Amino acid sequence: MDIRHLHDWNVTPREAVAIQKRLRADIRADGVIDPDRLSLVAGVDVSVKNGVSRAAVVVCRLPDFSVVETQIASRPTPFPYVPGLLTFREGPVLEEAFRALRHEPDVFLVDGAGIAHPRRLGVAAHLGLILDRPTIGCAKTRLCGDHDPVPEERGAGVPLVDRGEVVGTVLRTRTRVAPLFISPGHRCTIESAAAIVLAMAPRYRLPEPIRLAHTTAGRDPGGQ
DNA sequence: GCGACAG
DNA sequence: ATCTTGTCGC
Repeated sequence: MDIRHLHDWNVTPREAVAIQKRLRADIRADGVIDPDRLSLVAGVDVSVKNGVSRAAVVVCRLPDFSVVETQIASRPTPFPYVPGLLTFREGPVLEEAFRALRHEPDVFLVDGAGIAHPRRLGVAAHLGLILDRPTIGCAKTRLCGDHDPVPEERGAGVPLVDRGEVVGTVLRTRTRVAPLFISPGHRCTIESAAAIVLAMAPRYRLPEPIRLAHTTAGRDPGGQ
């Protein structure tokens, strides 16, 4: 699918921060999306091994999560891991995989933060601008913000607040299992983001599309 | 200066 | 993220 070239990836950490501050103004968090009306959902993830980053984008058809397309791309890892600048580590290889996409997903679920980021532009939000499609950040641990305890039952969620601003939801997708940190990326509301993730994770902690991308990118089971 | 810190 | 076996609990 068509990808937008918003800036160069070959930048210094300082320039990366400047780019994030400039792009944050373009994020639209007003898209109400009904989980029941989704048709195609993509899972996005990147694995790193021996200096090589491998991106996987898996497109699923609802409501059965059948895989309709898988795109993989590999490149030398271009940037070190710096909290807050994950996009500059995974962006280049992900762009390559996105460009090869034949389907146009209704929403992209990304392994990482959305606007629940120090500058409100986590990898899911940044990718949303590049794709100009709805994206949702699904992080396994907290990057920023605070929250009250989350009830133990599946479906329970509490607001994630950073510097006085609600940036997402700490959501329990499985009873008595560590919650996920959900935040909108682009073109999606905080409420829709949580509802969609819950609907996409009927059995396991992580949403099905992300689990598929996880293994495809090279995890414990499958993947080459 | 000190503590925090997605993947 | 990645390095790694067995083990406790639903």
